Amino acid sequence: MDTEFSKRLISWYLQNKRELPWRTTTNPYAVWLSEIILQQTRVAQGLPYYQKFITTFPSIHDLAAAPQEQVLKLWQGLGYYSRARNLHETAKNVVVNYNGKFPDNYKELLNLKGVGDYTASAIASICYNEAAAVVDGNVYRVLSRIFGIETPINSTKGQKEFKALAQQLINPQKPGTHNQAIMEFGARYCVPQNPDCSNCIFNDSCEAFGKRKVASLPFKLKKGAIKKRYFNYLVFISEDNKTHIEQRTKKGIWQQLYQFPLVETKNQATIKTLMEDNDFLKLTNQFSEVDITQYNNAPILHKLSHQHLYTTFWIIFISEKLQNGIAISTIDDYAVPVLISNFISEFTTFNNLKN
DNA sequence: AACTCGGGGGG
DNA sequence: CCCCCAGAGTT
Repeated sequence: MDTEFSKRLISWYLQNKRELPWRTTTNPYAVWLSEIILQQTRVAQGLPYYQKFITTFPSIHDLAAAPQEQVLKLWQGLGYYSRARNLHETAKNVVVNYNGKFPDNYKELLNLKGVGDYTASAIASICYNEAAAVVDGNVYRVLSRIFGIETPINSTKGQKEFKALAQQLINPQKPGTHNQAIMEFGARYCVPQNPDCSNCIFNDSCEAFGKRKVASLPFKLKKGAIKKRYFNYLVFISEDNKTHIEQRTKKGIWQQLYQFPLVETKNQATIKTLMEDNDFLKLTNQFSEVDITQYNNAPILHKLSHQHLYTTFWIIFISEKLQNGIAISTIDDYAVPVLISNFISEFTTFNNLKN
């Protein structure tokens, strides 16, 4: 253990830390909730979600008793929806199989779905004072720079190497504070671009600063190409002002969320190519006549980290009643992707103006 | 080991 | 346009 490193870090932390709601408690439920929300998510983006969840579900029993629909609806907009599904599953699991109490150590915490090395270490250290080092994106950056490590952080070798180093540096007296300190230091001071190295508390010993490698660390392997997909959403409107929605049940993005009936095409569809599409015909052949208009002329580009969705909404008026249709006004009760949510708010605004 | 899974914010 | 964010699960 390097006590000097930890002492410097914690000293900085105590003077510079943000006041955040999950920092005023060691309740494992609250800490776990915050850690799941903050995975791959900035504090500013996750904070309102934490407030919503802790208010709606003050205890793990409340969360476990909720329907999945409610959990997903509260999670709407935050992304990586498997986190919400696993959050809910783990809540039920802890209530039923752990008598409502979280495991109190790193090893057993790892058995919970949605809890990996980082989250298990965070909970164990913050709630139970176990000397388990967290390694998140901030820790990779701070350690790669200070120690001049060029091993790719997104490689198995890199993960092991940084975990071992972080574990070596942790303060066994205050593991929770140490872990939060190094993350806060990365988030607030040793930032990805243009960190203020000349005033840094570690600039007397930082390898990257000494060797002018700050901008190139941490090193990361490049990822694969982004795929393009072409989505056509069919927005049915019946004579009794209802529409169709479907739930995404297959594997892939947005599992368990709702959307309008989707026709995915190989290329950007036109009204002509769409009306010849087999999937389109299956979805519409039950109607005697369809009055279809293209809502957006240029496709709406929705960017995910690994795919670009070129999306067209098609408004389809039906001169009859829809079986299993839902009132358009109730569509906001369902958890939907941001892409759908944006469309709905724009579309309903447009219709209100018209009326 | 490589791939998949969202959405937003900053330079 | 790019990168990154209090990562984890699946293949």
